[in-house]
Amino acid sequence: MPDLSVGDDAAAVNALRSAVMRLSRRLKHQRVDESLSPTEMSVLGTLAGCGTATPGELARKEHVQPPSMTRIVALLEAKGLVRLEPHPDDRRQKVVTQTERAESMLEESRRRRNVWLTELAANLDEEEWAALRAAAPVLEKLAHM
Amino acid sequence: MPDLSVGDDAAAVNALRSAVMRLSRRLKHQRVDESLSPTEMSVLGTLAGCGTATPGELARKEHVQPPSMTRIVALLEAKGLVRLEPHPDDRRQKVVTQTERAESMLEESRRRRNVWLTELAANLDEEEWAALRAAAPVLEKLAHM
DNA sequence: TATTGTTATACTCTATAACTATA
DNA sequence: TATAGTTATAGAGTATAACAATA
Repeated sequence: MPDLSVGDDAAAVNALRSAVMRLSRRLKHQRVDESLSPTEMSVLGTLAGCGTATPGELARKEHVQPPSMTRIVALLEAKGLVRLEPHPDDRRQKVVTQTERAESMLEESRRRRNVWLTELAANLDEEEWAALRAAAPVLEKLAHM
Repeated sequence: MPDLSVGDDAAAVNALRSAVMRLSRRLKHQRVDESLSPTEMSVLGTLAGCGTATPGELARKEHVQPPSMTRIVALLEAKGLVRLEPHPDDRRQKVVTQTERAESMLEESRRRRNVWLTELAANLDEEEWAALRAAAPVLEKLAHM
């Protein structure tokens, strides 16, 4: 448990928040796939991890309201990246599944990300990279708390 | 220099991007000051760091287009948090300065952030905190690259 | 009565294009 | 002619409220 009385932690959170907001704005523009918004991309990433999910589950995971997820899923379906099927047990719910097209798109996108990655690599040293790798899961955890 | 041939780095960037986007959405909601958007907050933070700046400088630092910064600065001025003065050398430019009110607001906000901080502290161990502290400046650097 | 998902609508933030004024 | 900032306008993404279907 960290020392709460220290102002340094508050300063660190402050810096972190500012950096995350600025970087998210940056990422929004540097998106590798022109046709997909960051959240759509994130939903596909989540689906790739957990296989299938209901719209409600996705909304909770992405910290988005249900109506927003309805729209996002509809857009992904229109692009042929997910399939919507009836839920086996509960007829209110639906099951969202990744299509094969989404998989190949994710792979292509991963390939293209390496270009951006190469540019970054020129400006970060190994220690900085290590810091990012170590922080990624913690940021993920924060996002879910 | 990191090893570019390793797919692990691509996976790390992937995870990082996803986490940053999700967390930014989270922060947008958990904002400590209801009346201030994340970017407005970030501008005040920047001003607190560099003293004064022109709208153009702020736009570049925040990765926002000039018209957007015009609006943001106008909102901050309406809230009495910044002052707009003519540039001493160039009559096209303006100088944005923090007001005393902004300073006390930032202090109050810092105080309130500690509440959120305390909640976080209960769920992160010291190692995780260290990871975040180490990553914050790197994220900041990425945002500026 | 509670829950899942949808529809309709409005809001916030940002961008682009066109304009004004200084340099 | 180029630059700093502004105005006007449009678009993307998300939220809230009200609703339908099912549990």
